[in-house]
Amino acid sequence: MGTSLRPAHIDFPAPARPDPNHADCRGVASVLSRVGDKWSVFVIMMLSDGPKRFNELKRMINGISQRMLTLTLRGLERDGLVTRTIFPTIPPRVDYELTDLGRGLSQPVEALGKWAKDHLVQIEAARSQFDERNDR
Amino acid sequence: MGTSLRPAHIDFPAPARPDPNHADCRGVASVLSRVGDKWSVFVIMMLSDGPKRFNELKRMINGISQRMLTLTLRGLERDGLVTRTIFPTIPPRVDYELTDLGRGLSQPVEALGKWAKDHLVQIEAARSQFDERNDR
DNA sequence: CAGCATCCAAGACGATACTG
DNA sequence: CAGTATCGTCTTGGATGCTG
Repeated sequence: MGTSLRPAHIDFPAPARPDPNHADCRGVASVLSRVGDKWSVFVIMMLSDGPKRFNELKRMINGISQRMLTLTLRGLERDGLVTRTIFPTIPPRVDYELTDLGRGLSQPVEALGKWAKDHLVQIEAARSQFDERNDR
Repeated sequence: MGTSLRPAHIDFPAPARPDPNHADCRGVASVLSRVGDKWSVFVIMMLSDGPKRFNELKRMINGISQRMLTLTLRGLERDGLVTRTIFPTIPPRVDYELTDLGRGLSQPVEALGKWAKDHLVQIEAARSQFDERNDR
C-alpha cells in the first residue's frame, strides 16, 4: 500500500523531561488530527444521517478519489468510529455506519463546524488582508 | 521559503454541478484543517492563558522545530487568530497573543479536546484491536 | 461494485547555517 | 532573540490498471 494507516506526523518525540503540561497531549493530538482531515469530517457528516454504501459516499463527497475514500474509511474504522458491513451478494455491497463513538464525535465536530461557518467571513477577510500586505 | 502559507490540500476541486449539500463546505474545511494541525492546537492552547514570546512557546511545546513554530504562528496570524507584536529592543522581543477571534475558537477546540481526552482510551483500544486483526 | 497495487508528482517537515 | 534560506528526506494523494 502506498500510504500508511498510521500517519507519522502525529507521533511525538518524547520530551527529555516530561513537561506536566503536556503529559496527555500526545494522544489527544492524534485524535484531533483525524478531525482536521477534511475527508474524515465529510465522511462523518455524510454518515450522520444513516448508513451509506461506498460509491454512495463517493458520489456525495464531490472530488474525493477512490483511494482517499478507502483510506479515510479505514482510518475511521480503525479508530472505532465507523463500522464496515459486508453483504456477500453479487455484486458485492458494503455499508458504512457510524458507531456510537462516531456519533458522539460528530457533535463537537459539528459545533466546531458551526463556529467555522459563522466566522468564515472574518477569517477569509483576515487572510486576504494578510496576503495583500505581504504578497507584494 | 520552503513551504507555502496556503496549503494545497485544503483547496477543493469545484464540482461539475454544485451539490447544494456542499455549497459552503469548501471554506469550512480550510478552517477545520487549521484546527487539525497539531501545532496550531498546541499554540492556541499555550496562548489561551496570556501572551507569550517566541522562544517561550518553543520551550513549552516540546518537540516543535523553529521552522514549524514560525510557520504555525504565521498561519494563525494570517487567519486573524493571533497577533504579533514586535518590541524594537535589543535583543529583539516578539509577543504573540490570541485575538478575540482566536479566543472564540479556543472554546470549541477545547470542547473537542475534552472529547478526545475522554474517549482516548476507547479509541486507542479500537486501534490496537484493529491493528492486531490486520497486522498479521 | 468495492477495493488493492503501483507509479509518480507535489508538498510537508526537520536539520543546518546564516542574519539584524 | 527571533527569525530567514536552503537542502534533503519522507509523506501525501491523484491516476491508472487489475481483481473477486
